[in-house]
Amino acid sequence: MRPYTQMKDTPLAWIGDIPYHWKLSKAKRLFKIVSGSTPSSSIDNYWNGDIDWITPADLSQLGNDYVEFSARRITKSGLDSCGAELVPRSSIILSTRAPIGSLAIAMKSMCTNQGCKALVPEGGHAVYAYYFLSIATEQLNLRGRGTTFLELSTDELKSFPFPAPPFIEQQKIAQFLDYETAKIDVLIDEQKRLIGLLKEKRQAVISHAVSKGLNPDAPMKDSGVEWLGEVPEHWKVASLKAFIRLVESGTSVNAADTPASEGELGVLKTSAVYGDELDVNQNKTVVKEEESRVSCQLKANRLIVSRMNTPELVGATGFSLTNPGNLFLPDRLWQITLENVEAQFIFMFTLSKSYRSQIKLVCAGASSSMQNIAQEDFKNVKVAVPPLIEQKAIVEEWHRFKSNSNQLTEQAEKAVELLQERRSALISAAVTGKIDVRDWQPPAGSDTVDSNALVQTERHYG
DNA sequence: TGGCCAGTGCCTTCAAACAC
DNA sequence: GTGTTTGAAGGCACTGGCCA
Repeated sequence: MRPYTQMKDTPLAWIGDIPYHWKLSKAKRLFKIVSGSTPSSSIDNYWNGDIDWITPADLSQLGNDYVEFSARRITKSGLDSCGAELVPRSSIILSTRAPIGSLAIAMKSMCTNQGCKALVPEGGHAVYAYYFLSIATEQLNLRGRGTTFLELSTDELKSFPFPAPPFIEQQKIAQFLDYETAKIDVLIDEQKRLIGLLKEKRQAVISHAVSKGLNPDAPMKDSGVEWLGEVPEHWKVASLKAFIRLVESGTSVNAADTPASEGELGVLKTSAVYGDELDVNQNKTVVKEEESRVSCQLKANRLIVSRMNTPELVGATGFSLTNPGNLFLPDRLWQITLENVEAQFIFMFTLSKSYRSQIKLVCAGASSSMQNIAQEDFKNVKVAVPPLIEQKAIVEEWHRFKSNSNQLTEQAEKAVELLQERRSALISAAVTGKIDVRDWQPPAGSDTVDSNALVQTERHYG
């Protein structure tokens, strides 16, 4: 897009120059600012009514630019009791507290709690303002106050600067950005879907490889274990204990919550085993006085298992390929030395669905959020194993697949990052007048955009 | 090894303090 | 008196220190 021919200075570096015919206005000149409130939680008939009551959590959970429903609703008497105000459709709902900056356009009349404020259009174009605020999150946060958490006061929001083109131009910018960002959003969604599919594929490939092997024509037999299903006829079903030579565990020591540098000792955090690779950067530096207490050094070619965590994470594993030399285990992680088996085949098995199903059955604990596995139960987990040569082939195939998968995932993540940067840059350029879109027309055959914000939101809703 | 419990981070809720 | 701001209190989901 071409630039405007005549520009003028603004005192705000983050907005920069604006077109000569634009004004640098304030939010209160374009919108009525409405604060929210909360009815008393102890009075039942204030709740479960038919009025949507938006909180910052509702906004941050949205996957789109529009809000229609809240997690909790209030009644008319609840609304009256706390003095909250209903705002009309097309108002912008902005979270102004913990966190500042999540926003969406209201799809219908609704109210908010005190963590949000609504901007009701009074001369400003809702969709244009939505795009402007979406690139102004950093500036909104800079104006927040408070020590426990930041809050943007009503006065700060009222005086928040707004580049204000003529209304018809705000409408054109909104129309242009709707069209262009929709195209970018499609590309971002495709890349995110690809990342999700790659993750699913990794899980499926592992589960298949450790239960069916590489030969699709191999004759199968019933494993006799519900969670393993059918396995190749020549595979053996055994308990993990058949392959465990040694289980070691570390010691709980005082440590600073920063990774150990060269010359320092570190203890692994339980979060080191959350991915499908051991993340040795997830460690804490052992304080000098405690260095003599560390007891179990991380060695190469060992299976690392979390013996205690939430139900989803208990039994999570990692595999140490190298010996970093200065890292030790805490009391929550086991270091398992395997024998008579390709160790990485067993690691692959612990990433499969059948392993997780078995762990789910044996984990226990007084607290539902903190579950343990007993060593004996872990050792009794059933696994199907092919001959050693086939184990090695499966592991090699897995490494080849993982390398390709990692490469594709990295490319897709990079693409998402670049597309998001491009989206922000385009919005920023359009709402601060760096590109002139007045003559832009939607390509023939594309959706036409109606001229007022209310109809615009309905178009999106449809 | 298993469990208790304090700490942490991120939030929501709510009422006292404050400003107008 | 009313509306706004502030921060304490608490919920939730972990995380980790410590001890029987």
